[in-house]
Amino acid sequence: MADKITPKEEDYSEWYNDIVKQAGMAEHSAVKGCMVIKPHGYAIWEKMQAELDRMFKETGHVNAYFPLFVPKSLFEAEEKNAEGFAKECAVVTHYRLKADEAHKGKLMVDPDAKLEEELVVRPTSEAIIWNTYKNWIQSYRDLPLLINQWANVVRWEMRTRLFLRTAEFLWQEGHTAHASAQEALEETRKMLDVYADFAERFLAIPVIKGVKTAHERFAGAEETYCIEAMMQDGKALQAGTSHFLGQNFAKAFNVTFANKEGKQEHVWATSWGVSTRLIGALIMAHSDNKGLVLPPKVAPIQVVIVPVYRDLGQLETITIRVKEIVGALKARGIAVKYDDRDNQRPGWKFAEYELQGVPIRLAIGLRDLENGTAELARRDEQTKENVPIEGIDIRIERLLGEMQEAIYQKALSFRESHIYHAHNWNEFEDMIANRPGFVYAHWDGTTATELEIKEKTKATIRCIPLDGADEPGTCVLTGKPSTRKVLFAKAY
RNA sequence: CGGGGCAUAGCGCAGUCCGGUAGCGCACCUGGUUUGGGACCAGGGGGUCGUAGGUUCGAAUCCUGCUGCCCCGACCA
Repeated sequence: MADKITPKEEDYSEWYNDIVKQAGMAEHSAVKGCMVIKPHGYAIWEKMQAELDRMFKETGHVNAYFPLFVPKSLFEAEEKNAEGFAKECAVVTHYRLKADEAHKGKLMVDPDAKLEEELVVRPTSEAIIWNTYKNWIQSYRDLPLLINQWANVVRWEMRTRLFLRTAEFLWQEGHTAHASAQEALEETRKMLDVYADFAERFLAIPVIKGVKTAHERFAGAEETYCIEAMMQDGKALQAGTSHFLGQNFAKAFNVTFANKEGKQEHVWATSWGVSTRLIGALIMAHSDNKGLVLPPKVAPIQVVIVPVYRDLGQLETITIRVKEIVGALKARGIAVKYDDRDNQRPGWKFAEYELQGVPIRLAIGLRDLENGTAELARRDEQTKENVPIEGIDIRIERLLGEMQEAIYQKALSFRESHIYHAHNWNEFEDMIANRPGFVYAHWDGTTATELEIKEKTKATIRCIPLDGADEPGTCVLTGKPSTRKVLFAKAY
């Protein structure tokens, strides 16, 4: 029982898989590359959704829903975007099955039910959305148009990993239209800030904001912004992207508006998204060898109370007191669960809730009732203390806040201690090969150099950090001049 | 798309080399003792061994085809 989870020092990848499975977050399905998100995993997603949705609405966005299918002719309208996704599109070609005469009880695709035009299962929704927006936008008075959708998308990946990369995944995609490039750029940056704020404040994952290189840019975008997070194995994980699409989609779908002077102009666009991949980020940023560690803000259950008793009479006595505590915690908006199941013993429950990452556990027995105390265990630091029941709701509320901050600080100091600066090629190669983490280095700005570095070291440019200061130097590979360091790492 | 692995009870596995009618741990059900870190004892239920065919008196086991999933690489959020 003690060995449910492979230690991360032994095999990081197995450790990750074990956490996902043992914490009951997701499992592989009968469909290749697709996962079943189980209740505990989905509850975490719902917490993320609720907070993001609130943040989107606070910044003026509204939700809508667009179709799963995109007619091929629409999909290919914006050429760069279409080309970028072409290799991983699922395509619907028929709309009917029929009995297979040759194999009793089996079905076959009805060759007479071939679609006149194939339907692409959306890998992203720009095409169908811009085709719709053109009917919604006539005048500058219709702008900005600020819409988000919560949806599933399909990208036919060769190699998949639960949450990190699956053929189908859940996400949100914001699609906005603006009257000027300036305004669209501001929106792009604003949503990047929303994501960074969400990642740091809510998920307790420190991120680096930056711009993608031309090579890593979203197909069809003029500029792609991103937030990059460091996982506990030192690898980078892109946690969110925000794109300035220029007028590319407006031109492809002929979306124009009359400006104040009555002249027709193409609108300026943005799109931005985060996905269930964030659940993978959450796991890899904070968890330990005992299971999931959840920052209190994302935890579906923040406090679990486990009664310790000898017989049902004692349980009843304890329950009366616990109900008061539950009431007091709920009154403070704390998500609390009282686990009075009689078919599992306390030790079993302790282990189970640690696996699931519940931030605080209270154990209460008769001994505690006599002393007016409870045993309080915090998941992140695995510490236990006896605390007075009197005022425990206040204590817990404060502790949840402290834990949120502590988890963030821990991730931050891990990241800071795994960031290096390479001054020459030997140093760079050595760091990438032998030190898990991020490496800042000068780059000459060309895709050729970027690809050569990737070829040689497997490291890619995660981003050109926004907060980096200009600092003239020479490219770590070619020695050509560079104005600023960029961020290299091996990535998920 | 290449290379490897796996498919036997809800889960994890043994049995396959050497054919004889299926077993272990966990979970589940019943009863009892237990309960402050994954309890114990006794009894019990559950499997057309991925699928189709072949060899054989007899196939989880040998042969052939098929399917699915996982892992490692190339490609990607």
